[in-house]
Amino acid sequence: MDEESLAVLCKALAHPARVKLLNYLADYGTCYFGKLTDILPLAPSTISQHVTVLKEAGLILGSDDNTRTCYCVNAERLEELKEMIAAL
Amino acid sequence: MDEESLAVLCKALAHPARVKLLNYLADYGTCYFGKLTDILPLAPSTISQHVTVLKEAGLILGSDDNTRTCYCVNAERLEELKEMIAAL
DNA sequence: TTCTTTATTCGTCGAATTACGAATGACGAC
DNA sequence: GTCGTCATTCGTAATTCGACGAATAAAGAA
Repeated sequence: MDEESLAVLCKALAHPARVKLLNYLADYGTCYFGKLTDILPLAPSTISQHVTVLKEAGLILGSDDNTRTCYCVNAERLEELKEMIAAL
Repeated sequence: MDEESLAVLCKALAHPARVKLLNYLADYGTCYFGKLTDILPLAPSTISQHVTVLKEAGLILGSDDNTRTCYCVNAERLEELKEMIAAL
């Protein structure tokens, strides 16, 4: 068990806004950044920061679909988290 | 799904030292604070802080066994975490 | 009593987090 | 071309985190 990598993943989910973002993406599959700004009462720049945290942890993936950015859950990475937590 | 409570639990595990502490307690059942200071290269006061974070999140329980303090995992709370993560 | 051990709390410091608005860049619409 | 939209980055302020040593409290040993 690697404490460091579990800590990194947990840290990414250590804020309710990021839990909500991941949860939303898990439910709806994919969506544009603009949609994410609708589901949280935060400034776009703040949401962008939270999205970056999730991206850097590998929990979500972003693809530049022309002018808009399309985000989705990284299922494999999420599975890693689930397995590590289940193994506690 | 309550984003706030999952975020609180994840925040408690958002540091490798705390993951290690929880992991150790999960493996060994119970132990005194002094033993915890052996498994981490940190000052006792720092470890006490991390233990307090885990305690406040409800993930571990501490009972004052005479002069020494005995810690153990709060299995129900840990189960809550596992279920919330599995539901993502 | 005095000393030692055990665990915690306090004070402090630098680093990181979280929030925002402003500025920026990139693409379409007009 | 100019304007508006979309997403991000930058700069900044307030707060929190993480680490340590010092001080503290409580119990037992010398």
